Amino acid sequence: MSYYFRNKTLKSKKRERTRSALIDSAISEIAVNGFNNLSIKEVAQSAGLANGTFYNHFDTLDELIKQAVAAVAREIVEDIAISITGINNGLERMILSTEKAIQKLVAEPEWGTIFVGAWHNFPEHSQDAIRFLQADLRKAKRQKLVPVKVTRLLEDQIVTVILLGVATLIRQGDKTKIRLETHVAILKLLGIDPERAAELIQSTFSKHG
Amino acid sequence: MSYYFRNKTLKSKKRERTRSALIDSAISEIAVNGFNNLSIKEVAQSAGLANGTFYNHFDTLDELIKQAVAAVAREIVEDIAISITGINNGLERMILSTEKAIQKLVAEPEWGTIFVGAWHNFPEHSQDAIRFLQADLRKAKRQKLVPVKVTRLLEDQIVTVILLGVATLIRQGDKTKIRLETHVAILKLLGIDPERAAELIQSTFSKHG
Amino acid sequence: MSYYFRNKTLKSKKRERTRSALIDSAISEIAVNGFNNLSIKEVAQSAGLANGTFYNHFDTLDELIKQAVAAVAREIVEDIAISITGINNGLERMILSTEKAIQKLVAEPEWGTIFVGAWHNFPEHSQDAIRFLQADLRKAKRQKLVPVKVTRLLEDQIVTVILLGVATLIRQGDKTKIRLETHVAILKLLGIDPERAAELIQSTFSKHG
Amino acid sequence: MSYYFRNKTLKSKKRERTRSALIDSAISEIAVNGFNNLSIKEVAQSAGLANGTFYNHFDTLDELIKQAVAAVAREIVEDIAISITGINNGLERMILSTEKAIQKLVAEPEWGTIFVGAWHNFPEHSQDAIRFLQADLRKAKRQKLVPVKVTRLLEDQIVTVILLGVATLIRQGDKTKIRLETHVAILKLLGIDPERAAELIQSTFSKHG
DNA sequence: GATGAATGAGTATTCATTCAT
DNA sequence: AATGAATGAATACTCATTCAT
Repeated sequence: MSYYFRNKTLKSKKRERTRSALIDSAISEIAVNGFNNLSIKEVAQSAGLANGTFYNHFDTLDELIKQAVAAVAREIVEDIAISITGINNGLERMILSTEKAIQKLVAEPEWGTIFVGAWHNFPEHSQDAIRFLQADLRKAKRQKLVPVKVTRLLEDQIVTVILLGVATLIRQGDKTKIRLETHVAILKLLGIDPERAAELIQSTFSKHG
Repeated sequence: MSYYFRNKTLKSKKRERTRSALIDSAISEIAVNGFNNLSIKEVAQSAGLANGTFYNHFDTLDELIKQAVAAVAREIVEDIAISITGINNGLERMILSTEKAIQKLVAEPEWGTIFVGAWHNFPEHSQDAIRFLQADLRKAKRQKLVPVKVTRLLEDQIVTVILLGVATLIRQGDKTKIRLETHVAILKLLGIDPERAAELIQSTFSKHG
Repeated sequence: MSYYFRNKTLKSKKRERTRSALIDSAISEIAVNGFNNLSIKEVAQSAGLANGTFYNHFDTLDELIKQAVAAVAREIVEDIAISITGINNGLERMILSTEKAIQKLVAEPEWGTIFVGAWHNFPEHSQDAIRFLQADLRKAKRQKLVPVKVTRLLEDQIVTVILLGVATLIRQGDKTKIRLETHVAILKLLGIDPERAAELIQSTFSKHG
Repeated sequence: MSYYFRNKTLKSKKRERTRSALIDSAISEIAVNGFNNLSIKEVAQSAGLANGTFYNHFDTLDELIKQAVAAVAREIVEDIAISITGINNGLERMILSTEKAIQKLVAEPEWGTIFVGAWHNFPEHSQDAIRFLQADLRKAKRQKLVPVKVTRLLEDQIVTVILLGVATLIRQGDKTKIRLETHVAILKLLGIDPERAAELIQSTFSKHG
């Protein structure tokens, strides 16, 4: 069970700490039992709280789930923003952000699980999380690095490929091969030749870390 | 509400007809309310049966769902088999089967919805449905039509791209553009150049469509 | 605890018998604890049923209460109708119906309690029960037996005086004095002289009692 | 929402002011939602206080209700006492007190609603309020102005008739006709001829305002 | 086989009450 | 005194499951 948000608010007021405990707990429970076998009592208890306490902070489970997903997304986006600061090449930005997101979601598998699930079960909650992808794609397009037309469907194809990679990495353990295959798949979808894609990924990683 | 399986068993014994009614009903209810807001009473009632009757045919809801998904898969696979009989080219077979599957799932959106959902919620129920894809992919590989290595992850990437296409077509209405974009994406994932991919799809459809 | 409705439906189908048990039980529980300290579990248990059974018959407690009040009213009105058949004098009819109603409500004090309570807590549920009073009042008026104008407020005054009588008789035990005082009060409200009222009541009871 | 008691204690100590705020708030909430859909948190919040504050002043909701009813009764009784000072005729005193009480309860409908409700739901809380009626009735009896015997039941009949009048006036708006009809009903119950009653009421009002 | 009434465990929700601040 | 977060018992409601007809 991850104590990420609890630790982040150790110095805050009690109200905020309890709220974080509920979010941590929701993430863990969802990761274990899925979105639909979740109960308020369970979430509260696994956070070390009475069931009634839940209602001091959220009105419904969906509200909590939504805020949990949003909190995770915010953390990841923040991290990504830092990792691509100063890089100008759109494709490199996209490769590095994707890599960062995958790393985060696999390193905290509970985050990965909830994030993948949210995409399929509550698409409306996770739209925010793809904005950074869209931005870098447009930049790459303007820089003439993307030979194909970028449609909404293509963006969604890329996201599902990323999430499939995350799910696979969580299930099978972190394997470089799968990470690379995911990056290559994204570039293939963008119309880049597989071999060129592999080189691009290598060079990006050796340049930026 | 689709009466597909009910109609298919009109001449069968009562037991079989009741079973079909429950499967049709489950598919409809799932398409409307999702996999998780489903109740036995609801399924039975919408099939025109008493709740107790359910237990004469299935032990649990999951059992019914599994069999419903399997029944849908069986129908589609049957249809696909017919549509590619006599075709030898592995890629053409794959394009045509994919097209056939998409057509079916979009024409009966309830089937599409349940199928897409099953893939994410009950992965174990839908593995059967990708065997035909694997067979044709191997054939195409042997025929040297696929430049990249075919891994399990690649197969899954293709499936998610297909299901994303189906979901999009159901949501936005059937649009040729989205169907084509899905076929192109699959071929891109197989390492085929986008322009070459578009030609291949065109020629396949004009030959066999 | 009264088994009135249960006994009345001993020969009916199970569904009907269970419904009657819930109504009997509701009446008893309300008589003991009032309208507001009533719980579904309590009603069901005191009827010898599981809480879930309640929902096979009623949607809400209010629905059950309403139907219980209506059932009681129906029984009483039926009884009253029999007891005044063939009597033509409006005032005599009114005196006898009132007497009958009081007798019933006091003989089954649970009915009395729920009826008095319903008048104050759910006025909309008990309007039916005063129609017979209105009819006889109008008849008496046409027969020139009522010197004052009959308004809606006057009717309500009469009802509250009757219900006060019932409540008092239940609390203090059945006493002829209180019954007479109630009848006299009604006639006084109708503008009849107290002494004349007492005679009228006596003669009515000796004629038809 | 009435600020009656809050305003009355503006100059008092904080403890007293908070207490008044809770009483005002209870009266308003009861008038709106009835006696039974009342919660401590609701009362406290509508008084602009935290729920915990309630317990610094009252032990239970019933305690607060009782004191609220008593406070209202006290105000009214005080007013009545002033309005009949110096009048000797028992019947006139009774008519004027009744009139005063009705005026007050209708002018502050929240008071009227709570008062009528208290009579039926908490009879023990409102007994104080009828002492003034009893006193004047005895005086009138001694003065040979009341032809009938005055029993406890008769007193209760008078009270219910008054409260019915108040409830009707609140519901339908203040109408002279209903006020008069209520006074006449009381005098009829006391054995006074309806026409004589009407005159008596007129003369009392013209004499004493 | 089909029916549908009854069951009771499980879950959401409310709310009086406590208590640390 | 006042605050308001936390508590947990009480209650409403749902629903898979059983079983007599």
